[in-house]
Amino acid sequence: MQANYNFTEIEKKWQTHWEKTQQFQTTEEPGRDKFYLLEMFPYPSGKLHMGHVRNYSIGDVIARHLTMKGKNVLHPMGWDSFGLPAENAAIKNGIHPNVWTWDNITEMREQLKTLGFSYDWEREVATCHPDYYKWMQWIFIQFFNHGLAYKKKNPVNWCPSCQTVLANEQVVEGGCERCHTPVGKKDLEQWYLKITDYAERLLNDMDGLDGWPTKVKTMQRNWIGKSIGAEVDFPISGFAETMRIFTTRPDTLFGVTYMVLSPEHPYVEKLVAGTEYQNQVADFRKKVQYLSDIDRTSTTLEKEGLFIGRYAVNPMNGKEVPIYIANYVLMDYGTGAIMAVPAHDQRDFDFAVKYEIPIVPVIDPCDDTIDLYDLKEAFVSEGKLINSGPFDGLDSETAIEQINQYLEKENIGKKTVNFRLRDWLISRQRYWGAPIPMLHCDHCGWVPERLENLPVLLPTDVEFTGKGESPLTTSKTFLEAECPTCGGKATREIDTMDTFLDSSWYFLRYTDAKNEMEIWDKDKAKYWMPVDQYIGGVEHAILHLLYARFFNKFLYDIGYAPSVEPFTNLLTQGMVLKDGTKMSKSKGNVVSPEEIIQKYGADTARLFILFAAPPEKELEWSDAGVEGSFRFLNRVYRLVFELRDELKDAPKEYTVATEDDKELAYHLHSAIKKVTEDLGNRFNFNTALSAVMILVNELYRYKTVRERNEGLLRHAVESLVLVLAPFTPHICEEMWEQLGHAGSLYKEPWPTYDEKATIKDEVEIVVQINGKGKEKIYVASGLSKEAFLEETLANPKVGALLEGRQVVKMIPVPGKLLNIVVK
RNA sequence: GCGCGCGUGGCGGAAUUGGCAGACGCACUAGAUUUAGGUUCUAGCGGUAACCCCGUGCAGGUUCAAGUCCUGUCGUGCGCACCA
Repeated sequence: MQANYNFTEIEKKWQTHWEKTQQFQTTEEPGRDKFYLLEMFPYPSGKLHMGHVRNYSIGDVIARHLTMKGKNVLHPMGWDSFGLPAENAAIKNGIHPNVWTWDNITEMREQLKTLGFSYDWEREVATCHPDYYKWMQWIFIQFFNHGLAYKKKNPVNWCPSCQTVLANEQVVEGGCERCHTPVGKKDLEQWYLKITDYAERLLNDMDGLDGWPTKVKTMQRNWIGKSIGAEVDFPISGFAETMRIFTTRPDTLFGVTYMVLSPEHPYVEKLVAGTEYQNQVADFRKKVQYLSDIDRTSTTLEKEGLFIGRYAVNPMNGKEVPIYIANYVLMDYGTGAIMAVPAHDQRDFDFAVKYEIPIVPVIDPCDDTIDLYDLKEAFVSEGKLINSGPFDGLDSETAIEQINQYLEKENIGKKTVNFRLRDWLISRQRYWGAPIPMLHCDHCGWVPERLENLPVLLPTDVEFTGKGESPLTTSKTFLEAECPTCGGKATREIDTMDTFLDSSWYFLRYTDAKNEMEIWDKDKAKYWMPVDQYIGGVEHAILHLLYARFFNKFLYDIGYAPSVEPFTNLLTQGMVLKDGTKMSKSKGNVVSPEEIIQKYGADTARLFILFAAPPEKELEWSDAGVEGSFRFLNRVYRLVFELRDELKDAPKEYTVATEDDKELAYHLHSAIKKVTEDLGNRFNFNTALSAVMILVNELYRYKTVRERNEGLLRHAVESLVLVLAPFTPHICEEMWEQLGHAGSLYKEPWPTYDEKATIKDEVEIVVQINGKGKEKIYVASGLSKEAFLEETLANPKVGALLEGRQVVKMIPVPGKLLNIVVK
């Protein structure tokens, strides 16, 4: 051991040791408590950033702590390695995506290793490896065989910059999730996964996810967007088909004064064909089509519409009402058509005022301040029904029930549940993804590739232009194939899968990552699943976490996933900021992990990140704070260096004798207790570390006292090294060795504490007068309420306080305070 | 507009159950060590000259006691948003 803390040497030494001894490789041990700890695997961009370091440092503390506590910990790592950046690099630099990606993986793996994370590298997966995407394709075929994958022509979100379609979830504020380019619409035939079949379960099963942040659950609930209402059919005068609408307010049916079709609604063309309205309607539709999604859905956009010369019949009262098309009705929600009740819906109200359509109130608010026949705005709450024939006088809730029954009895509608969630569009017109393992045959239609032919390999003879169709069309070898069903000529699907599919099941593959015969051994999956703790950025609250839950449920249904939900506990870590904003190249405020590791070592980097803020909060990077963490590690190192020779031979048994001993024992056991609780019950690493720092300060005090108790001191220093080990593993291994132990400290059990030692004989008590602290006194701890009151009153300081005052009440809180209420 | 968070010293943050507000760290100040700087060590560090007193965004309320609970309000961050 050198006198100076040589972190470079120490970290290299122990990383090599862990690798050589296969310290963190795990296998199933039935009967032993398992813990599956998972951090979101990274996209291999080539460079690790601070967000990664934070994510994985948090995970590593938990993994190492639980390992020391005797759990069988699964802690894997891998690569979400399909995706657009690789392809863009290929277009720009002429490097094949495969080469680019694997180079990056190699580089990032090395970086992760310099941070000393306790991964079982034997389980590493890369989604771009054929051994992985073979099973991705297998899952797709399972979806197809169960009727949950289908191809459909539909207007889809198109990112002109990425030259590909996007799922609804990947459109953020009308722009592409990745490049923020405004997204347009294109009519394309694409593959979809029927996630909507799982909407109800995805929603309901969240009730059991107590270990998830409310925020994430709320976001998913809103995204799924369940609304209960009714579908009602309105006959159209002079037209064979009826107009089906969805409403959440069947109680307002009698207040309908007009109807609206979405401009894209398939009926529109037929309804105006050959009429004087035909041209106007065509113009209007064109105008709406050119609007981007951002404008179309903006609340500030003026409502515009057009009467199309047709009338619908209200099935409740037989009244005819005009049919409009309008920009505020969207084709892809509900039925793409609405009934308009201007008196009780603000949007309809605005529209009715603009186009001078009658406003008929049917819900009485029972409020004198509202004049129902001269409304200034729509009354949108519930109330009592009026102008509603046989339903007059009912409150909204009862009316909804009775009207729904009436609708069903008369066969004009029924109670319906509607979801905001759309089916998941998974086709991508790009190269660097898993090929969709489907073939089209003129005789058999769309058929899946035979399982024994998987994987459908990505062809390598492909040109990258970044334009037009999927690059797979440029392959001479890929397109033509044999139909798996009839043996005739068939053509392969040229689109690849959205990379979010790859990351929707990797956590299951880790349980048996190298299996070539099946997707995973069910017994192995059963041993490890579900993931006990999942850690990652909140930006995945909807996309990844919803998709992964969907995949897991499907795989559960077909007997492959052992649990209904994949992730029991979820921790969403906060962002790493510098100067108050997210680190980014364009702002020039990026702090590179490599630099910090080189200057201070991985242990310092980890310590700073864990100490500066609680994990779920944002973390402001501070160079001075890093210095402080480095200083602390030096301080601990010096302490051990100075004491090691005498402590090596110190007795293992000891008795706490002097007041100084008691003080050290108190701090020792308090620190162990605090760290144990903060790591076990809640992940507050910052407060755990502050407890460790207090212990170090105490040890510096204790080593200067006249009568040192070597046995106690040894126990204290060794415990210090052990409780600090999950946070800063390398320096702790080194110190452990220097204290005379052979091998890794991760074979040591987690230190235990003596509750009695954490309680002082005498405790400080605050004496309050009317709730204000006046005196501090010491009394024995552990007293009953009565004895406590007696003791405190016997104290002369309290006596002095009572002098000349009229006591109304005494409130004793044993061990804490005495509040005396006086007049 | 709707939903969910968050507002505590110069800064990051602590106070887990309603019970001493400001743990721990950073920055700062003074002193010791050092030829000097750095390192290290010691002490101080919410406001106020000061004891009293005042202090957890603001205004109320409940309570013997409120950073913590309730009502309102302002600010801020995130999510969703013409969802019928």
